[in-house]
Amino acid sequence: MKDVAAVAGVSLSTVSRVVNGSPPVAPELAEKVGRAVEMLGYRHNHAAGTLRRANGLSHSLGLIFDDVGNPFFAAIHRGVEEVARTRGVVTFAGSSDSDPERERELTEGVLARRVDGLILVPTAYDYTHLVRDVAAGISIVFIDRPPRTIDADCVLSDNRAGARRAVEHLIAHGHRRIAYAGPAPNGLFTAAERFEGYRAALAAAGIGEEIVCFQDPGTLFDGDAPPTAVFSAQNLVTIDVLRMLHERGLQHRVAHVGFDDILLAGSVEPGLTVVAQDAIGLGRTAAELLFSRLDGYTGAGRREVLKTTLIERGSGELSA
Amino acid sequence: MKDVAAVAGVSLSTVSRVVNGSPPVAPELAEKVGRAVEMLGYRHNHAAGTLRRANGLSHSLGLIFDDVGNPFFAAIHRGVEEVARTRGVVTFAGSSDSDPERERELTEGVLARRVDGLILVPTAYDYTHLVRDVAAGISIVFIDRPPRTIDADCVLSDNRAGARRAVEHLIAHGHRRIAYAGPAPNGLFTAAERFEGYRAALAAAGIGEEIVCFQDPGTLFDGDAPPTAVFSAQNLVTIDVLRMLHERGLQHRVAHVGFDDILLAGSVEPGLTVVAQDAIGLGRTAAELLFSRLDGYTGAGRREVLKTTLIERGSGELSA
DNA sequence: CTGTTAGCGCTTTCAG
DNA sequence: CTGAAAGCGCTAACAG
Repeated sequence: MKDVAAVAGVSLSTVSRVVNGSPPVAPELAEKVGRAVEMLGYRHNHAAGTLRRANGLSHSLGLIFDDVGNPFFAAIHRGVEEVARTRGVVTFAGSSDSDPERERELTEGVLARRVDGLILVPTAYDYTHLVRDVAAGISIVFIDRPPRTIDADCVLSDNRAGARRAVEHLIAHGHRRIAYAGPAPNGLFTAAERFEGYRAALAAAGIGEEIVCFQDPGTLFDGDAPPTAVFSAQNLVTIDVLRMLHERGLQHRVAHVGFDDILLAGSVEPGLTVVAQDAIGLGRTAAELLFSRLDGYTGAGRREVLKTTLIERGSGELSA
Repeated sequence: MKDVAAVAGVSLSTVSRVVNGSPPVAPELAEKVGRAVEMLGYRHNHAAGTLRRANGLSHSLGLIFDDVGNPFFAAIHRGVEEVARTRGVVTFAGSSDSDPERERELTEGVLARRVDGLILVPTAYDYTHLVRDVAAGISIVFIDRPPRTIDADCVLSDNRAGARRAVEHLIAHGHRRIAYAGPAPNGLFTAAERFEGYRAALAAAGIGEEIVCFQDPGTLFDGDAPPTAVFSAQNLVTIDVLRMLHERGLQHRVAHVGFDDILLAGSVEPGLTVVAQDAIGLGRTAAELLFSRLDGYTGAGRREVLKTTLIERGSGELSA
């Protein structure tokens, strides 16, 4: 930058002003600077500016997911980027692999790079270590799962209502023996919510019998009073159920609704009915919450809950 | 950091040494510093260090994809992260949306944040603007598509061999009327390569008739001598073909092999035979190439080509 | 509208 | 082994 100033025959401040587009600068000088920049191949060091700038903003965000390679989180990433892009903000992204220690390393890593905010899919229980960062002005929003031990913004899917809707759909098609296949509802927020939705739908319909399977869904059909419908509460479980149904030739006899949409869900036979989450919307909303804090909002943690959508494709409309 | 030094009763240099784990420091002092850090909630500013550090490394990388939300790129991201993680390097990621201008904005954005290297899925034709950055010491590796107008490392899938293998597989099952469904082979590197693989397989088998469809695959079966097998050269096209085959009830009569694996490919009926790319491996290899430059390699651009794998699931083994 | 100057938080010689 | 001092590239008063 010193060199640019020398070549253009102006001062550092002028170069800085031109580079940052600060208004009061004579067009002729601006152009001289521009030529010098071009000639020298000057690359602005935004990081150095952050050090000195009044507000200290780095115009970067840190995203911590379970796994950046998982399509669901990738879609969230995309949503965040869409709004970050409009503000010239770039995003770090990393995977905690559901390991609290790894999650902490990662957050400290991006915090050390002075991100302006953090969007995080929580894996750990304890986030008290972040309160000092919040106090120091960095914004945090939790996504997919609510925060624990810290007051912060968060954005969730309506897991319970979505699961309930799925099961009600099955009931509306005459089913009474409806199985839940999915992760055990201990620990993981989304699993617990979806299981509650399942139970609530049954209870509201006066169905006393819960058929739950937290393990291999194949066992569901080993007994002598098998279910006539299955609600699978999670992506990978849905795939397992689907494969199992096909292997046993039950795909046209046993109704099935899955939580979360999947590519190809419309190409299986029958088409797979799902309750879809708006992953991109989750990301967008999280980014908006975060930027509203950067823009000055300082109130208590807000909670946004996004609706899910039932997509009928055939498997959920099989009657009992 | 000044405060930490004051509280611990040592100099800034000592705090710096402790924080960075530089060897020669007395254990007692180190502990005093540690306590002060804890007490004050001190957060190291790695960005400021980068400014002053001898090698100027930021321990961050920039990844530019077509779309961070696309599962294929997400998997690449994951692969990069796996190796970056072992070195304490974090990753920026952004989407060019196949727009050269947007791609350029993004690369300049991360370059201004002083990343140590760039991994990029090229969208533009001209990368001469990056030669000065390479000269200035930043490492660039291209992925999925080779670089143009610049000498740089790159890592690709063997698109041509993979496509050829797919079509040979179809030929081995007795097919002679084999259609290509996919993007037109102009412009996009991967499309051109896959199309060449298709043609090469036919030529090697002495099959003169090419049946190509760059648009709606439905039209393939409107004529009076329809193909008995289809090779679909790309993810979304594969889904279209699959759906079309099911709609017309042809899924057990027309053989089908797709390029790129898809979740649920094992759950359709018949299972979808695919040629799978190793997306995570692509990412890993790119990161290794990049780090080898950071570690001192200064030779010419290298080209790594990763093999694809044929996964038989039924649809590709239907005979003519 | 432009230049001068101080200093962001850190690492690194160089002396002790 | 530890401290003092210089300065990375930049922005922000402030004075002209």
